[in-house]
Amino acid sequence: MQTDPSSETEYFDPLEQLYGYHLRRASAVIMADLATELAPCGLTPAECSVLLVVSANSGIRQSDVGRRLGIKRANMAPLVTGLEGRDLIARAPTDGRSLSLTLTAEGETLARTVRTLIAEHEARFFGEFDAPTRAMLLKCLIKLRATAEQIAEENASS
Amino acid sequence: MQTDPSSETEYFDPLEQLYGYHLRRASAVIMADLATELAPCGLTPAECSVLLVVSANSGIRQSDVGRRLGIKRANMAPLVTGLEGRDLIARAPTDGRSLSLTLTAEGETLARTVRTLIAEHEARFFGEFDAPTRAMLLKCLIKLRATAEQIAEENASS
DNA sequence: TCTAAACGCTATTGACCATAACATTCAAGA
DNA sequence: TCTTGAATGTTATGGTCAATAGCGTTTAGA
Repeated sequence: MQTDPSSETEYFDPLEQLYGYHLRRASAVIMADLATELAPCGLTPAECSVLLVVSANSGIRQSDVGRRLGIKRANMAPLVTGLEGRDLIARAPTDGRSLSLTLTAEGETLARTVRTLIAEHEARFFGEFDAPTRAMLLKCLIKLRATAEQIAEENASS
Repeated sequence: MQTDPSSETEYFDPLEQLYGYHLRRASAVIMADLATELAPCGLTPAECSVLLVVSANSGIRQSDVGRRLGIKRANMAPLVTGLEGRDLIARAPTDGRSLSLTLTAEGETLARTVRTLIAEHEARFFGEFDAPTRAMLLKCLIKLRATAEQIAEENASS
């Protein structure tokens, strides 16, 4: 993030035609906005995503949350520990090796706050597009992720 | 990045309807692919972007590169130092306070390699979309960044 | 039963962004 | 001319997030 104070000289931007670059920049700046919106709640975007998934699926296993969000086990552990330390989430062993996650009352309250906060955030950025545009955008993003994950899988197997 | 081995139970995903979340995931996974593509060159995506901008605008000032790429001065310094240390870039004072950046011969060679590499990367992900879809996608991403930067500016002034 | 997989955890690393503070240099107005 | 403010580069530091390696435990299947 950085204001763009009319640079003196005109330069050619070789990245202007790269879709991936624009995707990266757009994502970065929108995530930055979300992060500042979430800061008063004491949540990072990653923590927030865990909170919402657990709120919608009480009792879900920690490993399943990680799979859903694309967060590896090794990174889920300290993340959930942090939420537990703030009494937002409760861990209960189900399996002997799996942990079942549930929100505390405080966590559920925060989840409600966060949901309206995110709804506003989304409206602010994507509300200006009409429905067909939004639909096409969503379709593109989902397809991009699918092909990327497919490629990553191929690379992993090789 | 993480393979998605058919999670046992069906869970509801509250993030499925969030455009910002899909944007984030798509960006992350595509950037990860780019990073692995760039790794053999010994470049990170950020370093690569600097290399390309300097290649296309020989003699551009370091601060202008940062503005163009949305990289702050404080983060440009070690980045360019690293490229200079690998003899890819050369710094020359122009102003007494400004630095003029130029690619070395080696840097220019690497830039050529990187350009074809990125062209393949882009084709792999965005080549499947037809032209109108690509155009709309690009337009959306640019608009998203514009509104986000406008909002960030408002927040900064308050 | 034995072996492989899954799960959770720790430690560590790397990439990237952000802020604060500092010194230098330039520019512009009093 | 002098002074003030802005611009530039730099260092130090911390935060977020992803990734890998490795460990011990537990479960399930051959």
